[in-house]
Amino acid sequence: MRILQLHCDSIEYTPTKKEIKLAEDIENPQTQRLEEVVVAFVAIEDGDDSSVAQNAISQIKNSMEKIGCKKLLLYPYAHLSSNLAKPSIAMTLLKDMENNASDLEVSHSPFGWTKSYKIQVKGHPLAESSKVVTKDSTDSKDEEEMTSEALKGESKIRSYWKIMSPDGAMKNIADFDFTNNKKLEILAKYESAKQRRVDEPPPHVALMKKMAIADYEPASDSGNMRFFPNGRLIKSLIERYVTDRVKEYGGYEVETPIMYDSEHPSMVSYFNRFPARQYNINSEGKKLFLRFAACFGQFLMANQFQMSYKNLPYKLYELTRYSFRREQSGELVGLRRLRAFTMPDCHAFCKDLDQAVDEIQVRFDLSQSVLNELGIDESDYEMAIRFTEDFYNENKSAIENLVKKHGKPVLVEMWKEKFFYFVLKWEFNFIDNLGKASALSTDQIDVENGDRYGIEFVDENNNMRHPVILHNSPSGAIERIIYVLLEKAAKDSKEGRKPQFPLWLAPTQVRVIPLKEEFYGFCEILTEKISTTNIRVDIDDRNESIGKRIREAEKEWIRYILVIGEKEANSENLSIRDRQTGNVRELPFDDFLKEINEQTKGKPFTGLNLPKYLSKRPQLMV
RNA sequence: GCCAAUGUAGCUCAGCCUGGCUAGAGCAUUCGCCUUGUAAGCGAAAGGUCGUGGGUUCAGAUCCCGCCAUUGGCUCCA
Repeated sequence: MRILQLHCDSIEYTPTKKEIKLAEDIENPQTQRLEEVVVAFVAIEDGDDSSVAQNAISQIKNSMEKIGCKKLLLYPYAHLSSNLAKPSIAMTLLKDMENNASDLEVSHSPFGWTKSYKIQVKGHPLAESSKVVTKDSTDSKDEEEMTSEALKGESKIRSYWKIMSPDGAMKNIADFDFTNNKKLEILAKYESAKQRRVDEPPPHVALMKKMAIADYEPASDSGNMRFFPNGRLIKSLIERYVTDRVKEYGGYEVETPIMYDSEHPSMVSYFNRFPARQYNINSEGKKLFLRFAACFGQFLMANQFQMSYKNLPYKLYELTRYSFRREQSGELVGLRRLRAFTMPDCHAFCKDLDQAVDEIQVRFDLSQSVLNELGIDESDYEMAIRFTEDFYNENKSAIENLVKKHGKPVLVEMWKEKFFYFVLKWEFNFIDNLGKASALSTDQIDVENGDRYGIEFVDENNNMRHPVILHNSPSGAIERIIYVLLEKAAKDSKEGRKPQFPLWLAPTQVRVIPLKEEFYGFCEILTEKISTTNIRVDIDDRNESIGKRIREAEKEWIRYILVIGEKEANSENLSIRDRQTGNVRELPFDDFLKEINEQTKGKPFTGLNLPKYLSKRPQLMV
């Protein structure tokens, strides 16, 4: 017997004509409409008997209980099988099934009729499933539910939402005064009550195009972006910066494959703990999937390490370009939520929970500092922390210390019992202009995967043990950082301030505008000198009015504009138009370079990623 | 994935409701003029499978259906 089971908002069917001689007699073939119903499309196959029918109906009842639906429609549907039973047997078995489900509100659509129908299926993960029930398989496979273990786990888990203040005090969300913590309120409602409201596109989408940073690539899959030269420059600088910081912290950079064999023994158990939301590739009989995180690559590698407790904590790091998650199409938004994204991912293998708890403090500081240097400070994000009740009771002070570092009240989710593989997880959530929350930095304490991946070290007593693993992304996805910078710029703009990038990320830091052609030579020498001190400078040599060239430099958010005419050519000083003030200043050449280098100190540098002369530059966007 | 809105030149958009002339504008591009002092100098030319596939019609950018994409809401975000 084959069953396709759908949890529906509604179904409407109309019997149109008899298809077979044996068809059920119905007096008045009218349109029937049912709401809030589970529809089971059923094909009875050759060899099915009443035990199969009984088994099938008990499975259907089982899953209906899970989704909390009490109404069932049995819908004979021959097209599910090419090995159908005789109509007479089929009708009997269907009747059996209906009788066996009399504790539900059960009905069936007429057998042997051609029917037209209109159906509205619900969107939740358990709404659709298919079953095959045969005589020998008392325990049939419910494919959809197999892959949805994690989702089921999540809906079943009991958790409590609280707010923890920097002094360690916890209050229920309802009792907390959010007057001075509006963004935390948004996050709290967002997470706990799932309440969101927006009705306009996020401003960064227009900006990412206008600033020639990134755009959609129609020839790829949705959520896979193209990055223009300016965008690539910004992204590459952020990537380099995060990597430098993680290495400074003690992470060792590795590189692992982007695709894995889903049937490889080390993959199976991990893989099955997650909903099926990845890109799959079939190649030479292998079922490959594209990685959705760097975890397994690093775990498979660490599995081969000969580690001693003296080596721990040991940290592996990879900047994945890319990680892939095949998010539902309706969930994709600009640079905020993608299907292919660049993720720094640092795992620390710790000898025990105590070491993990110490190490997580260090990584918390790292994450905070990385975001800060990227131009995102504590006022831009809200922290959420989740842990099991047991872990909280045993590690109160460590948890309170994290909250204290954040310096603001924090959203807390406390689980009655562990689910997935971690006992603690914190994250920083950026709240954008439209009240949308997205996670940036995060860290987790993983107590399962050391075992699952067979990662081992030898402890003080010469015993083999599995490490506790921390999963940290100090910045979150790089694309998401760009999204945050653009959203912040949009907010500045809306509130009357000038939007800008941090100077070290600006595609052009200094624009030189020669007044007339006769100053080109002077500008060439000047820019040569400027660029030797690691400053990105270009020359607008187009035949346009001075006003227009200044306007366009302003629209590109270029911080410093140098107009070069008679005066400058014959002077020791430069006339510098500083976008931050809008005023023109006179400054000696060396002081000017020093001012810029001060601001970009300690950050990575790369040269212009476009022709130096604007006349040589194609127009990408307007 | 579900519901809704949107998709017209490289970009931003008008035209669609109420079908009918050669599908328009601004910016960008090219050419010419102008030779510039801190946020848009002037003129001309070129540029279009009207997202895509089907249907209705004498006639479709315009009406109907399917699909794709984007955005919003739902769901989701390991």
